[in-house]
Parts: sequence; C-alpha cells; structure tokens
Amino acid sequence: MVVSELSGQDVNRIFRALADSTRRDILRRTLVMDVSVSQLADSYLMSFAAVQKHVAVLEEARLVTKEARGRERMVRGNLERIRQAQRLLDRFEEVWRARIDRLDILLAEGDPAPPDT
Amino acid sequence: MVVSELSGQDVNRIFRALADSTRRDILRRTLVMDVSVSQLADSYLMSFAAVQKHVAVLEEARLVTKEARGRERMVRGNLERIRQAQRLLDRFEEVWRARIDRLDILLAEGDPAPPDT
DNA sequence: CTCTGATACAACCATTTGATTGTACGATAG
DNA sequence: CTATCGTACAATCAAATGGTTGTATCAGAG
Repeated sequence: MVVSELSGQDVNRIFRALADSTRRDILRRTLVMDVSVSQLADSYLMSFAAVQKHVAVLEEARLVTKEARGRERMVRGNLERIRQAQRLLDRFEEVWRARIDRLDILLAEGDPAPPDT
Repeated sequence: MVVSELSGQDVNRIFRALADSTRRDILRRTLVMDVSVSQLADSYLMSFAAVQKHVAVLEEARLVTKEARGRERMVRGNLERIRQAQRLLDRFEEVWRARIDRLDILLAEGDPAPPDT
C-alpha cells in the first residue's frame, strides 16, 4: 500500500495546503507539540477565524488532526501524511529514472561495432 | 547550500504548482522527454492557451524550463527543483524528530528517583 | 514572398481563496 | 448560575486561479 490510494483530488489538497507559509508554520508547530486553535491564533497577526480556516485546510488535506480536549481543540501534525507527500515526489524521481533506464538500455544494446565501420 | 535559499514565496509557488493534476502530468511528461508546448496541448482537452498557462506556472516555480528550438518551445522538467521540494518535506520530518529528541532528553535527564518518593 | 504552424499575450469571466466581522453555542471558572 | 473562553459557522469582500476567445508575432514550408 503505497500512495496509490490517493485520488488526484487528495494530492491536490495536500500540495495546496502546503502552498501557504502560515499553514506550513502551523504544521511545523503542531508536529512539535499539540497546540489549541486559539494558541495558534495568538501566534499570528490575522484573526482567529482566519487561523481556524487555515487549520481546516490542513485538516481536509489530513496533514493535521483535531482532538477535543475540554473546550479546546488540540491540533496535531500528521507526519504520516507528510511521508505520503514525500512518496509522491519520489514518484517523479522514478519517472525520471525510468527515462534514464531506457537510455541505458539503448546504450547497453547498442551495436557493438563502432558507428563509422 | 540546502534549501535555505528559497524564500517563502518560492516555496509557495513550488507547492502551488504541484497542486494541480494537469500540471503534475505535464511535469511527468517533461521529465521523460522534451516536449513542445503544442505537443503538450494536444494531450489535454483544454485550450492551447490554458496549457500554456499551466506551463507558465510550472516555469515560475522553476519546476520546468523552456528552450527555444526553431519555432517551438521545448519544455523540460527540472528534477533538481523536485529534489528541493523533497528536502523541504524532509525538514518537517526533522522538526518532528527534534521533538522526539527533546523527549529523549527529558527521559534521559529525568529524576532517577521515582516521583512518589 | 506568402501561408501556416507555434507561441505569446490581453481581455474577459466564473469560481475559489484568504481574509474580515458578526453571531451562536458548548464547556469551564468563579 | 452566570460570565467568559474557545470554537464553529455564516455572510461578505478583494484578489488570485483556471479557463475561454481573440489578436499579434515570429519562424519555417512551399
């Protein structure tokens, strides 16, 4: 079970969520420790609601999870999802490498006699 | 020279560019071989101009480069940029690991005497 | 030289995004 | 119980996105 389970939409959401500095910062913070939404909101200049929305985007991308604790919602970064994103990028490497492999095959199966025979 | 040279905006552009299925497909194709913009356009249902814009987004993110060849513009995937993105994701892993390290330190330096002494 | 193919770019439009404020509601501290 | 804190959610708005068509340019085929 690699990354195959991810739909195109899922992948879109993951990278979209990562494409914002504030959200990346939230992700970093919540990877280090559990933080409530209001604690997060205190860290930025924008409104509480704005931070809440950023968290929602991260949550939809499954990059963080929320857990009720008393009246607070603790946000926790989901490392496994980040690893999935890494595997997605690995795929590009593989595609690129496959192209080289093909070239290798051409070279390996090339006429043993020099071209100017 | 790691990923430090990248501004927040640069990172935004990279992940934003990756957050679209068509653009990821273009990236895959251009990693395998050089393709002209019109060849790419033939591969999708959308208009030429739309594909052209997608290529432009990838180009601004430096995920592809364009090279004039006759009247065509050959598009080439930039693997190095993808590796930079991978390193960006590695950073999240590192942040997470640092948190564990801190926990290790706490455990390692914990009071040798049991808490209920 | 002229026609055509490949690209670039502007103008336009619908939808989404990122932010705001305001309202409502559940959980907790006093 | 009541006041307040933390959250959720709706409405609103400007700006960015993703797409379109139309026009202009430029290089190569005939």
